[in-house]
This record gives sequence, structure tokens and C-alpha cells, in this order.
Amino acid sequence: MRKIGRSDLKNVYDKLLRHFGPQGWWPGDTRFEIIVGAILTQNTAWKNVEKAISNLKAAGALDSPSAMMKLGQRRIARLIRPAGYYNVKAKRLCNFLRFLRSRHDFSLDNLSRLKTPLLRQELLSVNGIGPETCDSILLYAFRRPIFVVDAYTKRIFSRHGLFETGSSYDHIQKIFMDSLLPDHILYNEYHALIVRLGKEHCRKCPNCAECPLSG
DNA sequence: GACCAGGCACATC
DNA sequence: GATGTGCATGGT
Repeated sequence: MRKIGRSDLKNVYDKLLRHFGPQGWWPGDTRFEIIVGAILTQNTAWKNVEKAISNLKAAGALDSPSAMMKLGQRRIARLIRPAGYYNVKAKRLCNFLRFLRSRHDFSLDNLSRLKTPLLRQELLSVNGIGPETCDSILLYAFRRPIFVVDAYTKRIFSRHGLFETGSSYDHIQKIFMDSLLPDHILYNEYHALIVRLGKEHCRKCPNCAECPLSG
């Protein structure tokens, strides 16, 4: 298996892009929908999230943050049932909505005026938004050049020797962000490509002859 | 029926 | 700081 170093990361990206093509992430019509999707997809297959999003849309919950809040936690929980962990996720969505109401007058535009470090800090202060959800929101909803580290990133790149198994989120993120230009389009596509690679090849790693990273 | 999926908070040591 | 556990549905 080929060892991957920091200087290889751009080449790995180019290789994945050639192999899979652009992924067109994040799947979502509005900024609010992307944020909701980021919370719903926590430890959950996206297929299940799609059903929950579709239920929310039909109920008008994605029309605006205040529209969703009016439904209340119990109804939100019922609507997002297909996404799993529906009680905790309904609570987390409500935590975000309360945060948005109290600190930013329900306005994502207000929120988007914050500089990236402060925006990240504020999002992380919401109970239920951890580093990956936060960075997905920063990257995909607010188009900030923040690299998202997920389970696939950890699994694939630790196997290829880029970092130790069990390395912290921040450590792994720093490796990518120190090695790549701060380009939100690059980070967007890279993360999406890693997920695609993980879904299609990860279980065969590290002995997968067809792995696009081995060639 | 077991195992997994685009995490996170909390308890405990 | 590290480790274990609860949360839950739907696809393979």
C-alpha cells in the first residue's frame, strides 16, 4: 500500500477528481437546508436523511428557521424519524434554532457576517454541533475554506500513514489545511471525494487493487 | 440477524 | 486526557 505524505495531498485530490469526477456537494437547495442536513447526517447514511428532509419540506419546516421552530421539538422529531436518533437530533435542531434566534435574530445573513474563527466558535458553542458538523456548515453553507474531517478521512489516510490512528480532529485538520491552499471549492470537492472513495472502496482497504490511491 | 452509516454529549476513571 | 455508552432508523 502506498504511503501518503503531506506533499502528496494535492496529487491525491487530482487523482480522485479524475477518477470520480466532481461530486456536486452539498446536496441541498438553501443554506438553511444544508445546516439541517449537516445535523441530521450525524452517524447516519445520507439516504435516510433525504427522507427526513423531504418530510420537513412537506411540513414547511425548511421555509425558514422560525417556521421550523414554530413546529416545536416533538413534531420535528416525528418528521425526522427516518434519519435515526430522532429525539437527540430534534433537540439539536432546536438548540441551533434557539441560538440563531437569541444571538442573531433568526437571520443566517447576520450569522454569515461573522469572520470564520468567531463563526466557528459560535457554532461549536451550540450543544449538538461538534467539530465535523460545525465545519461542514462552515464549508458547505457559508463557503469558508475549512477542511472537514470525517470518519472516512480518519480511516483511509491513517491506513496510508498520513497520521497515527487515534489522532485528534484538530491535528488531522491541520495537516490538510497546512498542505493545501485555502480554497473552499477545493475543500468542498476533496471532502466529497473522500466520502465517495470511502463508500466504494474503504471496506476493501488496505488490500484493494482497484483503490484509486494505489495506482 | 448482525453490521454499518457523512457524530456528539455525557459519565466515569 | 482517554475510554465507554446511549441515541435509532433503514440498507446490505
